[in-house]
Amino acid sequence: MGSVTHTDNGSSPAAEQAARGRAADTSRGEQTRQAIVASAIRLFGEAGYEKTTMRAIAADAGVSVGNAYYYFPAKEALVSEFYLELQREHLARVEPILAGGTSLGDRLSAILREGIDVWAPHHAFAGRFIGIAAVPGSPVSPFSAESTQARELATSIFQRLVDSTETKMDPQLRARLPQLLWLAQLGLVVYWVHDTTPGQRRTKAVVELAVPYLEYLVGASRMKIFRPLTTRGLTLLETVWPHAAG
Amino acid sequence: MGSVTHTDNGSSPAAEQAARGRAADTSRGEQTRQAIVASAIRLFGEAGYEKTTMRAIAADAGVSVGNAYYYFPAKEALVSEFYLELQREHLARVEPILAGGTSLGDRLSAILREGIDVWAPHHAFAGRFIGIAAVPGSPVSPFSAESTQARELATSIFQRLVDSTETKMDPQLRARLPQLLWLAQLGLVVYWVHDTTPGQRRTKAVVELAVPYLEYLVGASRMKIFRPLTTRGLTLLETVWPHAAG
DNA sequence: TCCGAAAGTTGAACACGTTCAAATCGGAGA
DNA sequence: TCTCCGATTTGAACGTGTTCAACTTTCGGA
Repeated sequence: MGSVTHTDNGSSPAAEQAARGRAADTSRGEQTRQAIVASAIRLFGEAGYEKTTMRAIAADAGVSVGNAYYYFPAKEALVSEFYLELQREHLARVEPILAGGTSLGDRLSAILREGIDVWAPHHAFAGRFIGIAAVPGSPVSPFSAESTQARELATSIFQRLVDSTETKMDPQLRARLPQLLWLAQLGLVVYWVHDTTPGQRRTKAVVELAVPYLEYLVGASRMKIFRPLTTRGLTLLETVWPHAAG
Repeated sequence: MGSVTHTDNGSSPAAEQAARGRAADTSRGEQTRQAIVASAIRLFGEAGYEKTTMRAIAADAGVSVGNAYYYFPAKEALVSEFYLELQREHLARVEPILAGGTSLGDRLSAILREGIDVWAPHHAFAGRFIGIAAVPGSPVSPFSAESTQARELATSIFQRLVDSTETKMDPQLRARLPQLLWLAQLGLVVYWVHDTTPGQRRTKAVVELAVPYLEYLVGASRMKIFRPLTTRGLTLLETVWPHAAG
């Protein structure tokens, strides 16, 4: 769903090594690291963020508390591992959707729906997560420098979506649409997190309504009458989020 | 600026008494309570949220730690006192603006600008505050039941603004505009909190650009060509935030 | 084979938010 | 004045995230 940190926060001593190809690394340290991550993810999922103590994570992974802090600078850092796990899952599900040839709206709906489904089992946890991600300067903040990579990865999904659509639209809007969709998704995540209807039904209803509306607006951007609306909107966006900036 | 909790969180033993007319209450308990609040506000402002410990607050107020917890269920509860202080200040500044007879846009700009000014000295603190307010279920969350009152207070400002404007607009939009403005303000707060430009210049620039744009959109809502845009937008809003619900 | 440095690991210790049983206070009624 | 009883206050104690000095393991090179 969302799109938060991806890069390693360079404070950990194991960070540099870890940065280049962690998957291939089978050294002792990497094994320990992964054991900790696995325990953290499982326990977060089972008991939530607060109730899962660092001592419990360490014990479950079969290491000492101090050892966990050798690999992760803080409990919050383990949260971004949890987030990464889900983002990978979302990415995998999104791939075939992008390949499919349906309309912009249908594919956007599908992408958003998959995001909701991936996160659904962790709705309660996500509530805490958003609290951590919302604070500026936090490495998991979607606006932080640390998550530039993740942000670009997320917008690149929308980029591919937009590039592969034949829907006619204002060319300037087209250039910015991926970022706009990313922003919209961010808003949706916030909404979803606060949605207490069973199964987050209301969020799904919002998607089903909002996406066609968006499609309509995008299509309308070509019309002369809507030109000032589009142009001024894009000018505003340029101030809010200059194109050059990541 | 924002619009978060206002009501007492009923868990404190002193809550019921406090609820009815705290201003007039000069009992010992109320004096203690106010001493704690005053210390908390001052220390939060001076050193930020994390660095201000409950022990420091209690010591500064001349009471024991346990005593602070007799009046406030958690450190976070003191944050909402800080928020309330600033909201009162904002409200006071907004009053003359509402009374003034300038255009919708000018007054909206002024309201938002005053909010930014009131909060400006506490930009760093607000970053933490938003992290607390963003987590669902938190009493300071702008969407929580506890902050219904504060939410209505905030929307009532925009209600008065809208009611007293002669700008022609779609009547259905008019009915919903206060809530839309409240949502927009919420977004602005999030943006402001993450704005690291000196003096949060960029946020101010966004306001100066966004408000006329909004005014333009509101005016356009009367035109026939924009009817579907307006109608569908309002339908979407009705799903996102049903009118009946606070 | 041995050495030394780097990587990895440990658990006690610290500071913090929070809880709670017990002590104290203050005023209404006898 | 004395006696309760609820309101208020206390500080020690608990559980938590985090730090750190010391220890152990690993491994490349002499």
